[in-house]
Amino acid sequence: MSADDERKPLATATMHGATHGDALTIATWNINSVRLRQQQVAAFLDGWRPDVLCLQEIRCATDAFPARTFRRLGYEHMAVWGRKGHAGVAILSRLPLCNVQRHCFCGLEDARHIMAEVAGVEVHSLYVPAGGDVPDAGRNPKFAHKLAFLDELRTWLARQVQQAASGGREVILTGDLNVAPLPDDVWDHRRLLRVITHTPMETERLETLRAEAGMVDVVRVRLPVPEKVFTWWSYRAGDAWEQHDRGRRLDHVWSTPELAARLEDVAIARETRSWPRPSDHVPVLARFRRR
DNA sequence: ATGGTAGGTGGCCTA
Repeated sequence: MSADDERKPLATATMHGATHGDALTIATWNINSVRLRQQQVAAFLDGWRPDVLCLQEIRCATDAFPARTFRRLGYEHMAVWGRKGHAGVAILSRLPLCNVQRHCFCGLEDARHIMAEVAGVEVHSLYVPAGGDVPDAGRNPKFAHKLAFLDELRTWLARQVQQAASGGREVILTGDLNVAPLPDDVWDHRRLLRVITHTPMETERLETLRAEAGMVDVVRVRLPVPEKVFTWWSYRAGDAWEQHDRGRRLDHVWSTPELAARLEDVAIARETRSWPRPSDHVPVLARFRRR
């Protein structure tokens, strides 16, 4: 699927508003500084017109979030949790948001999670710690923290989905999960088995916690294995990132099964990686039929 | 076995 092919079905349906009332389009993007790239966010919103955009790594304090830029484009509803310099998450929406909440994983107020209700659906924007370079929890505290974060996510998410169900709500979890769980989520499975993001310690944890929560990896419903699907390409490859296509699928959209049954389309907005001074991640979109 | 690039910060950290 080329970027153009991917773009049309989603963009036309949400751009022209004809099916807008019948569909809910959710996007997620690790923007790697929202202030530096606010015009890229604006261009993306203008082109794809998702109803909701979940951001990660906004890298600014909540007060410094460039809300006006997005409000002008019709994204009037925002939930933001930022901090100076690192991490930070947000949800932008054309539809009203309510019941905004945050969760502090591992007892840290490090702005890695925010959630809100949109059109009766509970939407989460999550940023899992990257985990450093050495895949040994005994020697690398950042990797130990990542594993502890995933372990807490396992029990927390299962409970969260249960509570949503008892309240009659569907759940969409999006974000930079910093794990590429399947062999076809990386450019070379064997070479990446000892590279953080694709070690069995991480991939088994992520698949287990998703299954235990009863959630569906909706990107893989529409782009099933063995197709390679990537959402991130390292800056360190320089200009060769596209030539070799050495990417990983670190950014995800999951939903509860009833919502997954109403999935209409999925897209990876890969063209943004070719824009000047891009984020190293690209947006992932999913469109659902509304009841 | 290693270093490559990027962003925010404040005299290096995280990714």
